[in-house]
Amino acid sequence: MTITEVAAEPLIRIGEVARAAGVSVRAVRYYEQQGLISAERSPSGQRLYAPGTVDYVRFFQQMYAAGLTSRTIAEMLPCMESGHTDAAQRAILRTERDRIQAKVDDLQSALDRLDEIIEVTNAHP
Amino acid sequence: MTITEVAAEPLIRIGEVARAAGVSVRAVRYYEQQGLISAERSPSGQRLYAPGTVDYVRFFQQMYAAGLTSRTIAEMLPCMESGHTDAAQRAILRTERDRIQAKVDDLQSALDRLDEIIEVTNAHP
DNA sequence: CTAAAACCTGACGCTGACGTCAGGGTCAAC
DNA sequence: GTTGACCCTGACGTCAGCGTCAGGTTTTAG
Repeated sequence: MTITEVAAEPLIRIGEVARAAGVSVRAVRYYEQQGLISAERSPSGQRLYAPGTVDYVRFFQQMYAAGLTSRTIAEMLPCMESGHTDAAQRAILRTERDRIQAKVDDLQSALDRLDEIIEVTNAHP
Repeated sequence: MTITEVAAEPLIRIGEVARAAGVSVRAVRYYEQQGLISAERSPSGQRLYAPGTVDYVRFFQQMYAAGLTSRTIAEMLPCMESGHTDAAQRAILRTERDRIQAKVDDLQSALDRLDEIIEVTNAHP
């Protein structure tokens, strides 16, 4: 371990990113097209990613599953990458947080509704 | 109130169903096309719905919001309409219930993740 | 009686996150 | 030197829940 702890982890190719994050290669290219990630290029044109990209991709999947769009995720990214954040950026974070919270509530009431129905159908077999 | 309590509530047209349920007329037609609701027809061909249809449409909206497809909702319908239910039908209900529960959990963890990020960004303005 | 509002049947359009096919380079292994 | 795994760039396909336009009939209000 040198004083300047720049171990310079080796860049990885798109296939490894996809496997490690559990998505398709096509998806990773799509994320780049949407401006969510960026890659260096090898002399022959192949994409080379920092290993940390895998965590980003996992995060994207989580946000997609929560109903966010690529555009919205892109707007939140500056809050994660840089140390300082804009007030507008923090507002976006809170807005999305509230949206997800509302969705959780909706799902919970849908769940309760289904449970009611299940109870009734169990009573009248 | 007669002995046979068949008040025979008047049938309503598609526009009233849509307004009462808070959806578009197009949506109601779509639900019929998907086999979720059925309508009588006036001599001139206009759709006539029982007032209870409104509640069904609201229910559909809730299920759509929970991520169910028309096909899945259609499979659950016999559990609501008839007194007796099939074991397979009850299985569908439980399957969908579990799916929604899983989705709630996913959203909750996404929410926690966003809250983490919000905390960090608030610490480093 | 007439004009607006509401209804009808097609049928094409839209959005978003990819899947998938076409056609073609690159690179280590054997 | 060739085979096979991996990579590249377009570009069209998919699915679901509607939106929307076209062109025509019906009902309702005044």
